[in-house]
Amino acid sequence: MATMRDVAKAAGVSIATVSAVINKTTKVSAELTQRVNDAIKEVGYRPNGVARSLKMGATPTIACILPGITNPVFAEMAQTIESEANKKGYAVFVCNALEDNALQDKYLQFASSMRPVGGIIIPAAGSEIDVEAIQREIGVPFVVLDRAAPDTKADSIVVDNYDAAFNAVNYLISLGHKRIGAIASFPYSFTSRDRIRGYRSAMEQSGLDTTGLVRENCSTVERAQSAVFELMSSQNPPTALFATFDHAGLGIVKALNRLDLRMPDEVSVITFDGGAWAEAINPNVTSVRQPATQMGSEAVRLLLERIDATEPMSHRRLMLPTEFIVRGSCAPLFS
Amino acid sequence: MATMRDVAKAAGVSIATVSAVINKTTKVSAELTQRVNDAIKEVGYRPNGVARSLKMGATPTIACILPGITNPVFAEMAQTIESEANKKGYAVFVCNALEDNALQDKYLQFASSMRPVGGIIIPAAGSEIDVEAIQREIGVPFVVLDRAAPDTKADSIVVDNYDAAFNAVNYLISLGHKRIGAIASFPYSFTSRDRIRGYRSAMEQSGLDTTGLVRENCSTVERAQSAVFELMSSQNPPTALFATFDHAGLGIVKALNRLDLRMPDEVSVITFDGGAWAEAINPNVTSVRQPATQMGSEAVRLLLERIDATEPMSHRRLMLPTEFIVRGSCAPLFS
DNA sequence: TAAGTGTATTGAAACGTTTAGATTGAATTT
DNA sequence: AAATTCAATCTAAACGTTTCAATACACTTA
Repeated sequence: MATMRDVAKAAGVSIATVSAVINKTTKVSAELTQRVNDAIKEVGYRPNGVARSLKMGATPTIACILPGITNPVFAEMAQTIESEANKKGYAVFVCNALEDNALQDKYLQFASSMRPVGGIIIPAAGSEIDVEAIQREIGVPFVVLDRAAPDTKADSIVVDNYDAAFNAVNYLISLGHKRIGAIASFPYSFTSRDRIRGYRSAMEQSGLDTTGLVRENCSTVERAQSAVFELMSSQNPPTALFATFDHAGLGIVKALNRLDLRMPDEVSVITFDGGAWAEAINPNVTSVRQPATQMGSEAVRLLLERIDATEPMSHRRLMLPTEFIVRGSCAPLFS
Repeated sequence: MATMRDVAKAAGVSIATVSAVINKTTKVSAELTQRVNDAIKEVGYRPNGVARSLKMGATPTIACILPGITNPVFAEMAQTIESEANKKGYAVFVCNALEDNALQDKYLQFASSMRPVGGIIIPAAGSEIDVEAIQREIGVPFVVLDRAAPDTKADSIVVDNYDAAFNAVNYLISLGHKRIGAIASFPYSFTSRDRIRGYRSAMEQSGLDTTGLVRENCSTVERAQSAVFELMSSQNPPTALFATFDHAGLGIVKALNRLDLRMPDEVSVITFDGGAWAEAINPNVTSVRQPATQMGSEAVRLLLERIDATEPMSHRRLMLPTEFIVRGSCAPLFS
């Protein structure tokens, strides 16, 4: 593959002049510029970003490590991070850790070895999240997005999951529901944990029992679905269901369909997220909407601010508001 | 940041020995191995992949350039590519070109400059797809996925879009429908083009008129939705709708909901793809399912085969079968 | 004991850039 | 005409690895 050396030879100039023409760093006469540009075409030169990065000590890239892109919230975040970073002249390296901590570590190492300017990470929920370990691995500024412990020792962006869940469940309670089931994903993820905490607080505060009503580890639509089958076939089935994330909501809807239970008449439903499907089905599903786009763009903003900062700055935590969208999937309980 | 030189100094050995310990390329005595490993910890050494890539002439990475990840089919492909490549020891660099050709070119250049071993690209549909230009930019073996011209001068993986659409529309015709609307996205994408061609063939073959019934450029749910509003409020509205991709199907469903038109009684619907929502709504939507996972893994396979090939091999084209899943969204037309 | 064999370790030259500082030579000043 | 200035160009030294070829050293073997 052609190098600057080849271009220089073909143009009859020095390697430094070629570099100057390509990067427009110093003035080069019109004639040499012409000759260099011709030579570039002639030899089919394509810059070697690897060499450039080595010399410069960094790659103009942001590493983005996330646990999956089938969750529409993560997909939206990734998409936003991508386009925001681009506006600022950075490429984005998306690594999909598939909720697997080992894979996440591998990616962390690999990403870090490519010397990006910074990272944005939505931690995998396979085990306890260790921000210090991440810091050690990645070695550059980074932002923890969405799944961040309250005392995260890094910039972080979250929503108030506890509060959002608390309010959503209270809404169901205010409609008269007493048996409310909850479908959640990984107990190690801070988001899931907080949402379940919010659910429990709301229930306990109203003196309602939750035994047997919480199903964790329902990380796929199928698992959520079978959890609903179990829940609804118990001797005292819930009259309302609360999904702590998108796939759980989808699982609930599909399960109720299969069980021929009508929503909201027979079962009321609230879901976190609620991607496209929540607005497609009839009735639309009442949801807790997360500001995924805003979270993504704020992540980029915080990261770049820190990278550009001349003096040390303390860790910042942004807690963005969720939106509770009442649609048609909840009905008052007469009993 | 600590380098091998620092490690070598701390361990009292040469740089070559450090490299040997790290890469296990040659035998190093137990004692030195120990000293080197201690030194690595001591100085906090993290390998510089950039330097390594420069020396090795390539980065153990596959560049994956696609037009978006909100389309569930693309998301699934990306996810599969990621995990398959990983199994083979490659990282994946996902670049989201957002259906923008200029951005795609930028990514192509950037990706290529990072010297990946190969690329997998789902071309943006913003304008005519030029595989030769892609080849020139990227300079390494690559596979064109999904949106590939019949005579693509590269390995390519597609489904028979024409045939799938033809059959789907014929199914509607066989149910007695005569006014069938089609909602499509970018006219420049080969997939959309072929699906519309299939639709037109089926219609023409049965002597049915298509004037005013085809809506292209409905690339978002919203646009698809308003196309349906227009279509259904025309003086002679269709009795069936055919969506050539996921978002169009979603737009149709939402629009019909809003218009209070019942599916399938008042309007029959078939959609390509049909992500989660198609199985969530009642009735489930009859769909043309693409083998996205298989397409992703085959893409990786073809790419790696070509990379590992010792002698030149001609371009291969895989055409994978689609699946026509009859669900409840189509009804016979009595009139 | 001298020569030969084999293994563990090292020195140094790349890989393809960027860039500080040196060099050149023409234009301007004295 | 010599000295000065200035812009355009070039030389060469990094950046942090990998790896070939060279070295050193301890064993065998004749």
